[in-house]
Amino acid sequence: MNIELSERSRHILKTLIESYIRDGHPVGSRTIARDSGLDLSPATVRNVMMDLEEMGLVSSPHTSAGRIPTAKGYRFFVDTLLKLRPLELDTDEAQALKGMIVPNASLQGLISSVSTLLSGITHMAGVVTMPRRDHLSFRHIEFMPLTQRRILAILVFSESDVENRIIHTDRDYSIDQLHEAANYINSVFAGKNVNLYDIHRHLLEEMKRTKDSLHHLMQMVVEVAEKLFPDQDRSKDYVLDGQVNLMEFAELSDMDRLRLLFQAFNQKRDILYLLDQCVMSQGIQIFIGEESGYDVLDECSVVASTYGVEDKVLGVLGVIGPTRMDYDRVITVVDVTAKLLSSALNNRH
Amino acid sequence: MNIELSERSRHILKTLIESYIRDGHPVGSRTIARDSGLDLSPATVRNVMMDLEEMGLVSSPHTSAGRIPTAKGYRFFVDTLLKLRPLELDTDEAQALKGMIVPNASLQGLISSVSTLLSGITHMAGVVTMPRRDHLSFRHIEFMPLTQRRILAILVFSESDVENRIIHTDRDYSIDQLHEAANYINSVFAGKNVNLYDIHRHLLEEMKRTKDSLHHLMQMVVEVAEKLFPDQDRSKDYVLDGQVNLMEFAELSDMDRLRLLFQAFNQKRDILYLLDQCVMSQGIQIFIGEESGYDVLDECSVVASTYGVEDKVLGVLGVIGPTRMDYDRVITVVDVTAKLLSSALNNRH
DNA sequence: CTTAGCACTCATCTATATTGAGTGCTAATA
DNA sequence: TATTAGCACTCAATATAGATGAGTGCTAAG
Repeated sequence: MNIELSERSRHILKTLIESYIRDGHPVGSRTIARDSGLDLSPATVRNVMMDLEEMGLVSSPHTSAGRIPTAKGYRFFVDTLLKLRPLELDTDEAQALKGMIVPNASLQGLISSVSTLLSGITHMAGVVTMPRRDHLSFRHIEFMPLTQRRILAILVFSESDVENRIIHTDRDYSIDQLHEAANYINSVFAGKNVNLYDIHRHLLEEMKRTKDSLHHLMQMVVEVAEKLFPDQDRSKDYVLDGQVNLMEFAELSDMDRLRLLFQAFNQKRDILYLLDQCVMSQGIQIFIGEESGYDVLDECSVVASTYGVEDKVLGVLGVIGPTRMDYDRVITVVDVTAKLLSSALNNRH
Repeated sequence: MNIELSERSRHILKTLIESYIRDGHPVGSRTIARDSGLDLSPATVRNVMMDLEEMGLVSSPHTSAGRIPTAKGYRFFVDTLLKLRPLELDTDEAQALKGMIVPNASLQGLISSVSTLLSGITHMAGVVTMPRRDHLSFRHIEFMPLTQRRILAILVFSESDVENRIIHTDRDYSIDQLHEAANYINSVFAGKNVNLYDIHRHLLEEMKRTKDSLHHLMQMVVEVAEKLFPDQDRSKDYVLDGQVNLMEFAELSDMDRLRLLFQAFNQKRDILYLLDQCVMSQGIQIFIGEESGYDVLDECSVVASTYGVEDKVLGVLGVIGPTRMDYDRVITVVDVTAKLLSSALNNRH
């Protein structure tokens, strides 16, 4: 849907939205006439605002309040009125952000520090999805018997991630057997920049080729790998921080709505699905109000971006706040943070 | 402070508190006269209630409302009016609880499932502290070099807990050296039912004895252990679930208070300190309203109990909710859950 | 010691008036 | 023709007052 607007109308809409984002009150014609710098009378502004309302860009909560932007209005604002300064990673603010990311931690630690960072700096909720496990590059594996038929598998990835998985096997393995299996996997795949999915596929092919089952070792490796790889994917998860911040916003002060939102955060399903959509498309993604398609997010906007290593997208990070947010600033912060996280991951790759 | 009360007064107080817990409205004399089963007139009940108010056990929100219990009132109720049926682990409910604890998971999974269980069943917030690391019994250690001077240490404990720690060393170690060190530690301590603290102490003594530094291996082991043990103790942490539930309570519906409470949950410090107090004393601990000493918990009560293995207390678990909670039920649930978690841990010990 | 009776208090509810910010429309103006 | 001043109108927010009713404290009688 394309919207034709005169230069003046666009300026008035911009003034209105900026004013509303700043103060949170519905904006009246007098205010705009004063602040726009256009030297127009309130009456003229009113006429323009009627047009804007007809187009669905603004609306009034009741007859004698000012106008507030609709989701569509914000969308238009973000798409065409916001001139984003080209991203600079060497500004003071970007450097400050960089300083706040703990560099040497585990992947877990890194992810959650970034989430805290996002929420802290925007005073809204920050969210970072766990990296897609099947895209991390494999580095080392180790098996350790726990009890009968319970084996602890320790997976190390290049991105300084370590994961423990407990698997249940159908028969017993000795320590030596497990060692042998680990050695085999390590020697073939370690440092080759392959991911778990690659390994899994590779092992299956290998087994097909040597299916005379002569190769005892291979058989065991495949058996264990079958248990190990497809299961319990923690990557369908995210780290959220700063829920409390959302309680400070007047527009979300309806306790019932807020409760539903928090419940959605806990259940994770819908939010994950939304964030997953971002993985597809590179760059910043913005969902304003109802655009997200989830009722609980009706009063919220989500600004998200992907992060990753080299060309691979590993996950999504973003900010969730009220539709009335400072998009300009939030977009910049999310963008910079995504770049910083990516480079932090790259450095240790 | 000892409180002397006639049988009748106590009965009236009990009726009042039970009615208030049930309905949430201030309780008037007529209601009590009707419900107590004592065949008294409202006027008489009023007289008694005045006494109770004088003693600080109840109070009225305003002149012409009924009475509500004070923290002191609840305390008296819990201490002397509540006859807790002796705990039975084989009731239907207890068995149902038992079924909801995922038996075969990691310690992490176990802890968080118990926390979810507590919150789900009480419709309040459930909390479980991480076990004290220095009380878990050591089972196995493994080192893995990550980069120069960064070593991944994998600690396995008997309670099916696995922990990864990344440590930074002052000089380089080869894979073989690390293997040797791990082998040494494992051969000396594994399966001996010792905890990290024991090991640390033991190693230091050992080093003193062989301080001629002849023993090259020992020196390295101690060096690494120094980095490994005292640090980054995740046990100063807890898992909380069901914060949202607290939003449903009318008495906590003041958004600002609630926000402060949630902030306290996030910062963890105060809550941890409170829970730590429980570690000292065996059995159920109850903090009612202001008793906790933390402002944010003024409107809340905490019912907690310790859990552990054999005679060792490993941590605390409990429920946080509004002062107006069904203590009878909550106490039972917490008690049973603590026993169940303990026995789940014992079984895999 | 218990209770009936009564005056009193006070939150809650309803109805009503007041205010003021902001609008839409119209007619005059540049 | 586009702009603007003027005006009647709308409606949320606020204040005011009266009515209601649940519940109390006190007193005097049983």
